[in-house]
Amino acid sequence: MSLAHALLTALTEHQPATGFELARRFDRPMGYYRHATHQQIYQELGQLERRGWVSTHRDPEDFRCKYYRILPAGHEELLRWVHTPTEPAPLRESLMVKLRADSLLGPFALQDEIQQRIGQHRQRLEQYRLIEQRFFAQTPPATHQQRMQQLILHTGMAYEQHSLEIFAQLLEALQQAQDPPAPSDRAE
Amino acid sequence: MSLAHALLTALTEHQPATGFELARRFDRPMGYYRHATHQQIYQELGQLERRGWVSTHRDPEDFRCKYYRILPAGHEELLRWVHTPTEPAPLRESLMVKLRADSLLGPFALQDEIQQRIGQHRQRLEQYRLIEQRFFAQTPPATHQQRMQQLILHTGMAYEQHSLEIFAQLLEALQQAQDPPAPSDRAE
DNA sequence: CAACCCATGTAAAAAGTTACATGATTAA
DNA sequence: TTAATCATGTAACTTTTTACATGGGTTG
Repeated sequence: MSLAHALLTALTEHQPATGFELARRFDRPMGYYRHATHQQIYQELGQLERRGWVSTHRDPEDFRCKYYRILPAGHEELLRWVHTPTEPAPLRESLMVKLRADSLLGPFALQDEIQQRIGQHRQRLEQYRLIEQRFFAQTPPATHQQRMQQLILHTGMAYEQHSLEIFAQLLEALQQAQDPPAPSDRAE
Repeated sequence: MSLAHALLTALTEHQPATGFELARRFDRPMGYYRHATHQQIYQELGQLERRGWVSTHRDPEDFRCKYYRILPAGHEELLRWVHTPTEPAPLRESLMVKLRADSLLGPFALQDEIQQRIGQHRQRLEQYRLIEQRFFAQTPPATHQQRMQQLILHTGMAYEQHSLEIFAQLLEALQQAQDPPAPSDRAE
């Protein structure tokens, strides 16, 4: 149940927060590493409360809002989890399965889908670059928190950069395989 | 429902197959890109049968075994799926969440867990290298199938190689951040 | 004959997705 | 006053995980 710990982390980052605020954050910056929908988040916040890891209170000015705060037990649980090694999430790359299908039944035109992936990674990389400019261009990181935030950002950027390279290579190889450049002369 | 298509691909690769055989393959070579347990596979094979995508028959010699074969409808469905772009599976990297927690509450000793990841990627890469030696060392790929298989292998190797680099960089940065080399002289 | 691998499954629970519902506030 | 955004939720369904159950065959 790793969403619980991601939520505790998000709450540690900014407290108190409403389910809606958290959902927004899990749609973007936190969601880059751990996605969740608002439905899931409301459910999970309910569980966190039942376990005594967070407390809630309604805003007396705006009864719609319900604010969540971490309790000491939640803090301890987060620390416990951080120090417990977790298994990496198993890969699930449908494109690889499609490549296997291509090897058996193809050739198919998978280039479009690969191009899509390339576009997505390029976009994400661009977003990271903007974030870095906004937060670290003028002032180099001074505190532990800032250094770590920049490290996380750099790691994300490295991931996108590498993904980009992998798909670009794949695309090139596919293109070459499907336009075999005059296979008559194989001496050169 | 992408497990269905992964199963159809696996069956296309080697037919007929029992649930057990498929489970073994989803534990390793196919499982590198799309993991599944035997329980899931038996369930899903049942659904494939109900949908008319595969047929089954019992081995008259060994009544334990139940063999699955693709039907034309299953073949068509696989082709349809391959040509339909699928969304990439959202990332789910608990280590990144832990880094965020570290930025707020740390520093923690996350090096061990990162080392573990490095070890896992190194091992996977080694397995890929062995596979390549066994299948492509002597005879360079000649058919489309063989070229594609090698391409898949190379893509997998690139992924492991890049992951290795990302985690190695992360480890180094963490080590530097936590052994700050005499921060007294900040002019150089 | 005990331990292990082969082989197939069921059941329950947890996690995740999709669809639906509701009502308040704000901006056009 | 209509549409969009804020905000919280429920319900149904699918997918995944975990636990349990069974029985034949093989090997030490």
